[in-house]
Amino acid sequence: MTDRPASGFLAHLNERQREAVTLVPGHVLVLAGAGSGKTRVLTTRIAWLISTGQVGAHGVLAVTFTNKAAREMRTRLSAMLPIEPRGMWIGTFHGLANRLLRAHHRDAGLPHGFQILDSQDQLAAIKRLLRTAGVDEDRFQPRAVQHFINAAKDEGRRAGAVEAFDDHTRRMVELYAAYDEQCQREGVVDFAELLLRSHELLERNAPLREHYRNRFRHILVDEFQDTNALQYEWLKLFAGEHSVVFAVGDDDQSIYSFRGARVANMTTFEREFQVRNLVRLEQNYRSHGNILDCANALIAHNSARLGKNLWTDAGAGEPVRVLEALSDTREAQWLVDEIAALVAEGWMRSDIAVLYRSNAQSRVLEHALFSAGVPYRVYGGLRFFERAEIKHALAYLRLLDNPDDDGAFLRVANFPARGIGARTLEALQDEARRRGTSLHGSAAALTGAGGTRLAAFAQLLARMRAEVQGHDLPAMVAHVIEASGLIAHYETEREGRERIENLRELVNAAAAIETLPEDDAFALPDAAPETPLATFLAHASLEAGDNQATEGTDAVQMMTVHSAKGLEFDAVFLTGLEEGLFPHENSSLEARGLEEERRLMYVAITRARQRLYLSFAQTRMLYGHTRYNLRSRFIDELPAGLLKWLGVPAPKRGSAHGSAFDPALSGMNGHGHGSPAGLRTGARVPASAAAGGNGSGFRIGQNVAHARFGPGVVVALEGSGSDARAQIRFEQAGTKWLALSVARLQTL
DNA sequence: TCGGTTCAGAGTATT
DNA sequence: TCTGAACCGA
Repeated sequence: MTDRPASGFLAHLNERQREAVTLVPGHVLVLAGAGSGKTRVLTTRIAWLISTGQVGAHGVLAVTFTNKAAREMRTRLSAMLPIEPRGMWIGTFHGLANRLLRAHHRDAGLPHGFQILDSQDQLAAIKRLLRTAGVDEDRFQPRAVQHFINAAKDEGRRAGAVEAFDDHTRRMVELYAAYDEQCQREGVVDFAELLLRSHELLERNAPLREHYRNRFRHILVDEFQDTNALQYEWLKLFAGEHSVVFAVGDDDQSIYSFRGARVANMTTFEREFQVRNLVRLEQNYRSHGNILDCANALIAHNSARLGKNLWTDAGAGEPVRVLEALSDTREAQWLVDEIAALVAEGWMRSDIAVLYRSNAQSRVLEHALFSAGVPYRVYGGLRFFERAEIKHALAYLRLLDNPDDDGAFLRVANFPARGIGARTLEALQDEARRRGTSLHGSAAALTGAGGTRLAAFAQLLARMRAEVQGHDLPAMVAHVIEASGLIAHYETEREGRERIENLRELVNAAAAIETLPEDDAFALPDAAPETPLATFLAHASLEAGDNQATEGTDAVQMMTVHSAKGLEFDAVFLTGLEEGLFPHENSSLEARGLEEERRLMYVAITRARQRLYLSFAQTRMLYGHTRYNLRSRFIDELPAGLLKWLGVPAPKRGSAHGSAFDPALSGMNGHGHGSPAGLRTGARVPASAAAGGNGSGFRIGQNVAHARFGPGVVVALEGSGSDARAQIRFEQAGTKWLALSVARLQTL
């Protein structure tokens, strides 16, 4: 390329990466393996396009899934280019949809200051709907209704477009419609609505669509394998005749089908956009060779892949270490010891990750780390903007902007307590329904003591609104947390100190909000810029904030495999590698469930830079029962030569679990179990259980026959005595849990 | 309005 | 087994 600055950053790329970055013209699909420099390619592509004059910063649309990814893209971009990336359309699907809807709220049928419901708010809104509609919450559980609505929206369907062939679904559809009406009445939108509404906006409004199609000449999408049906359609609306779409993804890292992601979008994109340019990024800059070879060998067991093989020139490195523990507590103890040894060798705790399939597994690990005084940090859990006190403060702020927000009204009408009880609020809701107004709109209409208190609350809101006039955003927030009585309330609470600190922190968060530079979207007719308060409230909904515990200390990182995606660590402990846990037993009920579990395992393995540990336990306490699990089939899918078994002799184990598709189940029992003494730690099971049974005369891996289900093999055991149950994989009838005291099983 | 009891549910999660 | 939410009585 002729441009000097451009060749500057191209020099840092390998050949494939450079090819991807500079491909022009035409749409591009980049198959970016784990650790192959995907973000670098995306950002360099943008920088290259701009610096070579092929597009203005203004003509770029770059979409990610998480705020973190969007931020990273911005940061890297501003390091490469002398431009201000804040004004660029780089953001999450939801963030950009929000921006579009703010700019064209009237065309989209939304009020000027429409507010965004996060999942919590949405669930509360649904509960409220079910109650006012007198719906039986046992037959229509709020969570199920929420899921139904979101799934439909993610498919791009309004209530009218959802097919219902049974009464239950028909009722769901009615609730969906009623929910949308309620949201519309209250001027609020949920996450899925942001996308659906902006999709409808562009679909119906041809001039607007053309405007954006002309504007965005280059559309770049990160994590393409995670897009759902609606997001894909959304992108298609933006992609005009002159737009070039640059999609980056990895089908092998698709682990979110349970929330609507469609890997198939990658091949659909290839077909519909007639993609001629498919680039594979296979050189990995993260992990040592043995780790990559394990990952490659594992994922090769999946079918229907686009195909990819990671390689590195970093050398083979160490073997992958494998530990078989007698129990989950033993596994945890080993983990503590091993981490101590690593730290003694000079490894940073913060470069060590402990991964598990499901959150429930973290407890026993945490307990061990805590007892040993090892600093650790657990990812997940409540995030800043999800905290109750913050939600309360935000509810007051929302009411300043839009008093008709009934969700916010109900949240704080009696918080702090001001004598507005449930009965008063019910009466108010009835009155509001009769008069067809919001709760706030009918507050003055109620008589009696409740009415007086409601009027006082309405006055409080009015006073706060008047008092914050002319103040900047942080001052507004500071005023509201005091005037609402929140601070005073928490001062009287024993555990209120931290909450008060959080409320004060909210003022800082408000101060840190950047108002976007004026965008030309707002120069369009009918476009209105956001107020700082609206911007802040949207930010609070769209970005839940940090969910990690205190930073700064050198702590071991603990998280689920899902949350580890996109991260990397020097050493990774992958724990609980047992059948039923990982792959999770529920996954066997899903179409392609096992393959998704395998991809998850692939993601987990590829997090490790230098050292990878795999561990599993023979017995594990789960939901109050001791379970006996087979080791995960995924361990057996790794090349034996790359594994180094710790502590116990090398395994001599047949295909004891095989798979439903593998009829070659022999009578071989599982791996050799250790001595019964090992069970003393955790078990209230008879000692005989240690031999691999649970005192019931059955062993894992044993071949059995059932009168109705036919022949099968024992895959797991739990409980003892009359409680004893066995999970059996039948050759014909699938996998079932059977109570051994009931089921007449024949041993073979 | 609090505090105790009861009951269901316990997979992965971003916005 | 353990947790969180919902519910009831003082």
